Amino acid sequence: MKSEPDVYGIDDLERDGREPWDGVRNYQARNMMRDDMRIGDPVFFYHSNCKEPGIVGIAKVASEAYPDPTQFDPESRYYDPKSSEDSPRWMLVDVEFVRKLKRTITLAELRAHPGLDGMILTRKGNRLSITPVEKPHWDLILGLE
DNA sequence: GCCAACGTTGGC
DNA sequence: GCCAACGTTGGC
Repeated sequence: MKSEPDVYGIDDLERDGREPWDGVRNYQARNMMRDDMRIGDPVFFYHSNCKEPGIVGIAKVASEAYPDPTQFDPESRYYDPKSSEDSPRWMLVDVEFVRKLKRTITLAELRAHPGLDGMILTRKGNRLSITPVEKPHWDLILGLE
């Protein structure tokens, strides 16, 4: 799961312990939270749009999917006037801090590793903020720490 | 700051 | 349903 460190980084999650993953406004990413995530699933926390993009920590899914409250709040930058409480358009899950990695495993490093070919995250032009990680890739990446 | 790679919107 | 125009993401 990607987040911009200037907006909400791994240090913020460590401080808060747990956080609703709000603001996702992409259908594919929403569908993954709604349909594919289960409580307890492990998550890589990825810093995007920063000096050194890469994986910085581990979190876990801490709730079932439920409607993102920011879509109903006109004051929120994530407000969606086309959504309604009756049929909410955007869902989220809560995410819980597990630990920081000892070091950042950079995107450049992930890209350069031959064993990680096929990862959606490292595909050129990938903009999805939530992507699945295959178990072998997960283990390989943790081995790089 | 640039720009590639999308996703969304809306006219037709 | 097509597609041009536009907006956004995010690496570099």
